[in-house]
Amino acid sequence: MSRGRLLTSPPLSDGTPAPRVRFAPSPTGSLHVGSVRTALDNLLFARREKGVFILRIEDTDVERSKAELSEQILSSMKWMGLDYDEGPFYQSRRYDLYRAAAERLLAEGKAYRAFETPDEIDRERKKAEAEGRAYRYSGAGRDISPEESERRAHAGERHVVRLKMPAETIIVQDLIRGPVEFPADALDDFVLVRSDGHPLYHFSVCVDDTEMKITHVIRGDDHLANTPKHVALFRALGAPVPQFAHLGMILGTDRKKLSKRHGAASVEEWRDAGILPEALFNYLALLGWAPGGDREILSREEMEKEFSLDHVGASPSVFDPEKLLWMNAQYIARMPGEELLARAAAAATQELPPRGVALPAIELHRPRVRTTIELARALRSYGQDPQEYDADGLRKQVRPETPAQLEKLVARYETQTDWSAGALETALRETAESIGVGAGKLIHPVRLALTGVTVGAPLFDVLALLGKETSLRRLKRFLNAIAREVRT
RNA sequence: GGCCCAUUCGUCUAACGGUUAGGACGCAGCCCUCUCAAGGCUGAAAUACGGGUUCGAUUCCCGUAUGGGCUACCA
Repeated sequence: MSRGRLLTSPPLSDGTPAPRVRFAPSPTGSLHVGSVRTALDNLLFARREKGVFILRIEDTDVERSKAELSEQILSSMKWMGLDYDEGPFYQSRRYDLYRAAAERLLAEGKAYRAFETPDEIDRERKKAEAEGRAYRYSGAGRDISPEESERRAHAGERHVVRLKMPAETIIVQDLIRGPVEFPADALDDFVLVRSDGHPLYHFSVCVDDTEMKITHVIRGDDHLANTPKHVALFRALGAPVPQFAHLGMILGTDRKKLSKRHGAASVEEWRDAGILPEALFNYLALLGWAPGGDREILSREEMEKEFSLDHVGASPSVFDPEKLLWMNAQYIARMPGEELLARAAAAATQELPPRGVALPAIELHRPRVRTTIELARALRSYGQDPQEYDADGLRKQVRPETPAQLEKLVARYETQTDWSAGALETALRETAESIGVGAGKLIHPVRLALTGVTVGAPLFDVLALLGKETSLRRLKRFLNAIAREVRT
């Protein structure tokens, strides 16, 4: 997957350097669909612009990061086809970089040590809250002389490192939202390095983005308010400020950030629900981005060719499982039979019938299912006689005269040599006519007998596919069952 | 509370000053039909509100409302 580790990209033919973008999830468990959309927009942007897509795992939060959680993210990305060109890079293995950057900032006077304890800070914050004003760090650390600061640090006094925020309005140029202004007094001298030496998110992000020569930061809207901090940090680092693009959030139907409460919110869950990765990719790509021309179903190639941040909207969007299901059905309708069989087999919990049966059965059921789970279930019914019959179906389709009529049909089918759908239909219709009833009076009970339910694929195709022996066996079992029913 | 962002059918979105405000999901009806789907056709359904600017605002500006985000020694 990784195409090597070169950290500079070749220039485009017009001489401008190729864009470098990254997806930077924190390994907090399963991959959220909101994260996938961010990853996918980065990927599409990179492909469209002939750039480089980098994966970086943000695991600096030791309490919350575990190795297996990173593995899960990697496997979900692979399943989704989110192929990265460089990485994965783990922030937990890049501490030297952050340490060096912090020391440089300190030496250059762009950052300073602050010796307040968490308790002190907490008290300040509570006090500010009680007085109804916004808390801001006092800035006391700024007044400690460099010599004094060094001395206390070497003496082992616990401290954090804070950035000296410039006293100026910071304007973030957002590719999606335009210029966004943040007044200086809204920004604090925030913490770069914790007292235990761990770099904090904002710091490691900017150091890494600088070191990886990231040109475009495409991420969720929830980071917009953090961006002025990042701009200030890039400047302090003496690094070029990347371009920013903040995507609208993905929400649940209650317009709150999509989460577990709304049902499936991770790729694993949708995979387990029988959703194809191609369909999920397509659906998510269209959340926020609209290609021209009223198109909905787009191939990966089309998306990679046409994706543009110019056509990405700024507003949040509600995740609609119904439309995802529709889109999945569209992909099921178009996928080659062999391929679809493999997907259904992967989704199935029990063994599917042999491909000689499964392949034609797929063609019968593909327009009738929305997920590979449903498809697998439909296929299974060809290898296993119905264990029970739909109660409503029995009530509606089985009348006192039904057994006798079915006996006649069975007798006719016993002698049937041509077991093709056409011949079976002719035989059934002739039988119905000879009894003097409509064909439906036979068709519906027969479907119930063969499949256990009253809805499904065209009956004569099912009969033909099941074969003479199985069909007759199921019909006779059904006759026995309804005979028992009548007695009790 | 402060700062920031967003606001077109129920939902996803198109229309980047002039359209009968378009498409898709979902919903309803009709057609097709052995059922259920799929498919085809038709229909109901939106510019949050109030002010400006303009010959003309969905579109630009300002308020209000609503929703969301940020405001940690989390990411």
